[in-house]
Amino acid sequence: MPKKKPSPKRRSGCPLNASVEILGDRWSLLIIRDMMLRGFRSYKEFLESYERIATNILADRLRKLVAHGIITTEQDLSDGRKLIYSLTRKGIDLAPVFTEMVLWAAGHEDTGNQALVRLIQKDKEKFLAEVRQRWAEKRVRSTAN
Amino acid sequence: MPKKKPSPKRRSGCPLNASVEILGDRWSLLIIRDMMLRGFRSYKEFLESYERIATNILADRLRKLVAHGIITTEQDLSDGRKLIYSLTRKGIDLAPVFTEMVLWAAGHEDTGNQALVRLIQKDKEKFLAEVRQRWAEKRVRSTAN
DNA sequence: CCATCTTACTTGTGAAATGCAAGTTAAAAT
DNA sequence: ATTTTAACTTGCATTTCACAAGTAAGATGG
Repeated sequence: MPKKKPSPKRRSGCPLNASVEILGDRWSLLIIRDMMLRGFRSYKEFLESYERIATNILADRLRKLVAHGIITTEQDLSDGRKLIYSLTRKGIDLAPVFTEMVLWAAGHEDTGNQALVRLIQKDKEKFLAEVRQRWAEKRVRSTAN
Repeated sequence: MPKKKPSPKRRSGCPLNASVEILGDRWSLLIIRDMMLRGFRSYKEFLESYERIATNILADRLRKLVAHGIITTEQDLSDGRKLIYSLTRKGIDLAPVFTEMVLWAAGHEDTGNQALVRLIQKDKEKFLAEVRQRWAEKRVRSTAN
């Protein structure tokens, strides 16, 4: 069973409010997207991602995501400078949230990445299964690359 | 067909980024929740909602939600002071995003409102159909209450 | 019909979060 | 031994936020 924190002082007990307090900012979900969909695992990769997050903000968000149990860090065994960031189960479980946010924006805003959108539209469940599968593989070879 | 704006200057064309730029803050989704699930339609109701949004922030968020085509306003015919806020199709289409955010938080955080959570868990599609149905009814009697 | 109340805001101000540039430290590469 | 690289931190100006108070137009009660 998944561990549930004894929630700190939240504005309310509503589960939507909990999600918003944890993920409701302009960067957290993009970092998770980079991990889940693009396979990014290092600070440098996140920094160089297309939306150009500031380095202090990135450090802060990674710290918070770790604190919330959404990602974890481990040392890279072959390079003492590197840290490898991984999604936890809790992080991977955000995949359905992403999927719906992507579909919503694709349906109502003028966006790019139609390849991803069509992939999701074609078979949502299959897409989710693939994301989970891909990540399960990664966890095994955690120090690879 | 849904109208798509020729997107202003976004940080990137990624649909997830679009969603995050529009909805990624601590209040917007809660306002939409209050409309979608609690049937709130006036400034005063939003102000008095449990999480206690500040009045200037509420005014700002309502303005932005209107600008993004997620909600609309109309005058209350029976009370000249009142404005009635309504969800547009674009706003109602956020229901699946909500649903997944609620399920995620309910599964990984210590949250309340288990009645809502169980309702969603029992049959997600039925829940979504009901939300859409309920709103369709409301649009008809827009000045009621 | 006039004072009071209500609704939907705006304004002011201090505190916190954000963005940008530059600096730091330990480890790796040359 | 010197230069690079990775993962940050620090400082500072700007923006956003929260809280309190104020306002204007419409409704309500006597």
